[in-house]
Amino acid sequence: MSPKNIDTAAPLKPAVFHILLALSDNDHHGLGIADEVEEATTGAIRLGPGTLYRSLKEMTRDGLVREVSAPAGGEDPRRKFYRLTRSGRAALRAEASRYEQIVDVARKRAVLREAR
Amino acid sequence: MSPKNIDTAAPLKPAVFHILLALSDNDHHGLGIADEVEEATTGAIRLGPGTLYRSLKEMTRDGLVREVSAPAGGEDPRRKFYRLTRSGRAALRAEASRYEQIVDVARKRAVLREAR
DNA sequence: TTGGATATATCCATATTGGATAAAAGGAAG
DNA sequence: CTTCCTTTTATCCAATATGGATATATCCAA
Repeated sequence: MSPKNIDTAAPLKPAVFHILLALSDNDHHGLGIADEVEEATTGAIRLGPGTLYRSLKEMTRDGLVREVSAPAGGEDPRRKFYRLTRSGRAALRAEASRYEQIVDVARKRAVLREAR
Repeated sequence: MSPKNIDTAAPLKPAVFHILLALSDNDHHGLGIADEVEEATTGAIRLGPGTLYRSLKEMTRDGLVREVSAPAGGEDPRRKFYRLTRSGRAALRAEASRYEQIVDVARKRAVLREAR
């Protein structure tokens, strides 16, 4: 492995990771993100409002996401939409790679079947 | 997916998951588990002694692992070796599947390259 | 036998999350 | 247009989970 992969080395809090993943294909607003997370994990992961809005505030401060104007269409004006930043996408990719590595270990040890 | 996968539905604490994975190929003692986790995640995950021994106690109580006699060879007699139970392996497989599902989502969204 | 290293274990501080609650505003029904 | 219920954001506090300092005992090597 290359000697310098220190870029986005910091592990992410699980909640932050799931929020980034939820935003990876489309912009979403707060509660929409929570729904997206629940759907992507078939109900395994559910974000409470405390975790959700606290995370979004921190992630905005840290430059992982930014607020964007609502997409066209009669959106509820209370909704605040978020989008990944370049930095957020990089952090997501790095953390997803760590997940991938763990899954690889599980496969090597016959914890999971090889072909899904 | 089959309609009844309610068996080992409870999500695992990250520490518990990593300990189960560390024990999936061989028995290990406490500190050996911590080393194994660090190695399997290339340093990303490190268990402090508090988390380690607390988790092992709880996991034993919950029947996910059991203490076994040390393997042959002049082992340090202070070491306490642990082994997955059937239930522990089932819980590990279930959680690993959830990880796998998350990685699949990341791949579908081009967060990760398709071929590793 | 003496000293440093290893191993288990516990305790407390910190980190992270979940849920109750609040407040404001939208939307539907009458 | 007024009323009521829902949605959405937001904050606060309790519960959960983790990390690190510390303690104790024992092993191993010199």
